[in-house]
Amino acid sequence: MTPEPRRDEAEFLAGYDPRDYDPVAVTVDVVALTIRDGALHVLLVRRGHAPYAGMWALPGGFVQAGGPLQGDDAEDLPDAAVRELAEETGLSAEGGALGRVHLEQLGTYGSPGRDPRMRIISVAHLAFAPELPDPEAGGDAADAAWVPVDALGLTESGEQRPGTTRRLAFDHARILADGLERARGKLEYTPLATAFCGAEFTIPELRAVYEAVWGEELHAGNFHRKVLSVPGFVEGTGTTADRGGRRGGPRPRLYRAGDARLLHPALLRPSREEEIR
Amino acid sequence: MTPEPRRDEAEFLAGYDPRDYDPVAVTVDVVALTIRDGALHVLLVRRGHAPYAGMWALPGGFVQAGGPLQGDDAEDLPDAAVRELAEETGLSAEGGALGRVHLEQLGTYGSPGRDPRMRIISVAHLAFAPELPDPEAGGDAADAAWVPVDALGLTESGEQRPGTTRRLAFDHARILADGLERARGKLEYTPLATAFCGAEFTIPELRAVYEAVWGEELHAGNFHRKVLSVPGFVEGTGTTADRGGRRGGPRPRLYRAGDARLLHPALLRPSREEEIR
DNA sequence: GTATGTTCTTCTCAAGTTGAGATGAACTCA
DNA sequence: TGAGTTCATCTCAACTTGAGAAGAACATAC
Repeated sequence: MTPEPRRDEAEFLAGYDPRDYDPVAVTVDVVALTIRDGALHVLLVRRGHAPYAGMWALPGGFVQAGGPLQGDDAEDLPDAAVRELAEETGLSAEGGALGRVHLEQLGTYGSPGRDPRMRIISVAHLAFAPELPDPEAGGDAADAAWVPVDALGLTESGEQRPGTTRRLAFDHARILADGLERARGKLEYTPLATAFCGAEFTIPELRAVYEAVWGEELHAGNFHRKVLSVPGFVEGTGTTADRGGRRGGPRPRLYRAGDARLLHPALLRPSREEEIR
Repeated sequence: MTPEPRRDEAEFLAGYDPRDYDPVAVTVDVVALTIRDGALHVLLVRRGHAPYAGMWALPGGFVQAGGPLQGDDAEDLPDAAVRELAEETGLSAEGGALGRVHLEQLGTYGSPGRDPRMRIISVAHLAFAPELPDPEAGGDAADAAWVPVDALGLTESGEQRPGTTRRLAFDHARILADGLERARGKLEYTPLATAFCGAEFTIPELRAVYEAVWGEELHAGNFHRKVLSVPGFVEGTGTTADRGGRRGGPRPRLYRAGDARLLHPALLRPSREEEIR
C-alpha cells in the first residue's frame, strides 16, 4: 500500500505536506563490470569526502525525485543509474561509450545504519560493458578506475579479506558480491556474455568472457559446440578475424549476437557442487 | 554514492537537515503466493481510500525510517514486509501462520507518476506460503483475500485484460506479473516449491505445486524420478499418507524438504520455446 | 625460410539425462 | 464386488554432456 489519507483525494492532494513523513533518501549505485586483459574489472570511484573519505565505492548518487509534483526533473531509476555512471566517470551516455551497455536492476539495500548520516535506501544496478576507455573522475569522485575484481579480496559472505588494500565504503562489498553472483548466473541462461564483447567477436573471445566471470577454464571444444548449437545465441558474419590467436593458430571466425533472450538449453557452469547446500 | 557534504563529517552530522532534499517515500509491497484447491492464489487487499479506492492492491505500506537518527523504530526492509503482511491480513508473524513463509526481495519500482500523490519508491517482495487461513482485513485495508491468479487476467506485459473485474491499483499488475515470473523460475533451480507445502508432503502434492505455478501438466513418472534423483531436494520420512489419492490409488509416501539450496541438475520446465526470443 | 609450439575447429565415444509410454499393485467410490 | 484412478517403477529411444584426439592454420623464434 501507500500513505493513506483519511480524506478524499482532491482534498488530500491539496493539503498534503510530504515533509510530514520521516525523511528517507533514495540513491542508485551501479556495479559496472567489464573484461580487461582477460580479467573481470569493476568500476569504482574514490570518495573525496566524509564519510569513508579516501575509500573506494560504487559509482552512484541521489535519485532526482522532482519534488511533490514530480516535475520534469523527476527521473526513473534506470535513467538515474545511467546518469550517475556518466557523471562520475566521464563516460558519455546515448550513442557514446555507454551505448552498448546492458543495465538491469540488482537489488535494494536499506538496512538502518548502512549510512551514518541518515536513512538511505540504495537501489543497486548491474551493468555489463564491453571494454571501455579509462574513466575520468567527475562529480563527487576524487578518482575513478576500472579495478580488477580479484584485487578486492571479496568473500562469499560479502566482506573483504583482511589485508586488502582497496577498502570499499558502506555495504558496497556486499552489493558487489551480490552483483558478481548475479552476473555468474546470468551467463548461464542468457546471452549477456555478448554484452562484454564488441559488435563482432570470436568464439574464443566469448569463451574468455565466461572464464573471466566464472573464474574457471572451460573445455574449448565443448564450449564451441555448445555456443553454436544453442539457437539464437550467435550468428555468423561470414568473415574471420584479422589474425590468429595471440600465440598462433588459425584465424577464428567472427560472430554477432543473435536474437535469443534466453539460452535454451542453458550453458551450465561446472563445479557448482559446493554451492548447493 | 551518497549525499556529499563539503565539510568534515562531525560538522556535517550536526548541521544536517535531511528535509533539504526532495521528499521521497519508501514503501514495501508483498506478492504473497500460495496454493489453494490446486490453483495459485495471491494475497490482495481492497483499498478503503483514495487513490484507487475500492480497487485491489498488494499488501504493503511505509517503511519506518526512524528519522535522521535511525532510532529503534527504524526497520530493515524484510522486517517491514513481514510487518505489513501481518498488519493488513491478521496473519501473525513469528511462529504463527507466517512461520514457514519464504520471503525474498523481488525488485524496486520507482517510476515518476506511479503514485499520484508524491514520488514513491516501492520495494516489492515475494513470499511463498503454505496453505494459510483466510486473512482478516486490518490497517488501511477494507478487505483482504486470497485471490486466484487466473482471475486477474494478467498479460505478460504486466497489464490486465479488458473486462477483468478485479482491477489492480498503481502498477501492481506489473509487480505481480514480475513476481509470478520470478516464482516460475525459482521453482526450476531451487527447492522452494516445498515452501508451498506443509512440513510433510507427498511427491504428487509437490507436483501439484509445480503444475499450479507453471500452469501445465507434468509427466507424473518422470517428475517422480527427477525429484528423487536430485540430491537434497526431499528426504523420506518412512511413513505414508493416511489415504490414497482423491479418487483412488495407493497411499503415497511422505517426504520432508531436504537440505539443498539449489537443485542440481535443475528441474527445467517444458515448452519455454516461445519465451526465448 | 624453417621449425616449433599454439590455437581454432571438428570429430568420436562413453556416460548421463530426458521424454514418452507401459505396467502392476494399492486404493476410493459406486 | 467391480470399475476406474493413482502411485511408483521400469523400459527404451533420443538427446546432451564431458573428455580426449586430430588436422589444419597460424605466430614466433631461430
